Amino acid sequence: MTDDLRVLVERLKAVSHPLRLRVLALLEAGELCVCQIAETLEVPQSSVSEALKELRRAGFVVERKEGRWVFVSVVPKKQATPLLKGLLAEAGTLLDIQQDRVRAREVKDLAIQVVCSKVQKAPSANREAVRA
Amino acid sequence: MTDDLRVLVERLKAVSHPLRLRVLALLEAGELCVCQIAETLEVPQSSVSEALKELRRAGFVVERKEGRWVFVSVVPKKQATPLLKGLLAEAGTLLDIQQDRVRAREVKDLAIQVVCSKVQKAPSANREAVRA
DNA sequence: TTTGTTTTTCGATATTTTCCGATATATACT
DNA sequence: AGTATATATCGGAAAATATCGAAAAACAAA
Repeated sequence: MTDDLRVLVERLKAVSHPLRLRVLALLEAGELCVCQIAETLEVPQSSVSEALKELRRAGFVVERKEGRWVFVSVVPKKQATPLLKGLLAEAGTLLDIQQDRVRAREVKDLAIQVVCSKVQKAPSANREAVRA
Repeated sequence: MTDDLRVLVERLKAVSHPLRLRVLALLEAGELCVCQIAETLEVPQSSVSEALKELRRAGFVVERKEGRWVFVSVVPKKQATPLLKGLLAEAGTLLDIQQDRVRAREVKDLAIQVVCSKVQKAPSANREAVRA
């Protein structure tokens, strides 16, 4: 197997995962920092960090550092491959994804420091949302 | 997680695999029967069968029975989702895939019975090709 | 029904992936 | 320097997936 094929398979694996797919689709609506993603999707911060590592490796997202925060976004449209475009088109139709985006807007309306510090303390699954 | 998201993830998993991706891309060039695929890609016939099961489950390919043979092809273009289109566009640029297609043409030029019976006896990996 | 041929399923093992708490690293502020 | 905060990495057990020979099933022809 040549590298080309291996790379494409790795890229597909990167999005063959509920959390990673949700993160990628979420970012289509605009950049977010790690803790905003964790809060939006209600998953541990370490899981988001690992999901982002894969998405970065696969070339689907890029990051931008601002102070202690890392803001992540989908690669610019110019650089988007046919696969990424098709994938985002398809993911965007899903109810889950649309709901995630609604929730992201709510999280964005909160002060980022509040969101992040809450996420850091939160005991993972089934934890209460910031707004609650 | 709702069904929609789960289904899309399953579809992505189906193609996140070298053999399954090669099979799908190979079929874009036209339908083939199971043993022709096995011979073209030089893998055990049972592996091809299992790969096709996944691709069928994911809705990427359909089958047509003709006598004892099962011919498989990519779903009609009309039914192709954005994801499938993008994926095939991207896969088609890979050298491996193009080479597979060349080899498929050679296999198609042989009598199908010869190909199938050879495949059946062949002891899997590193076996000699029919043409040899 | 018996035989031969193609495809699917099974079995068993090996490998990979997932998951998340705990810990480490990095950066900012005093 | 020390403290606080955000993110990354680690550990390692559980779950999922891959692999392919062998056996079963589906089907045609005799």
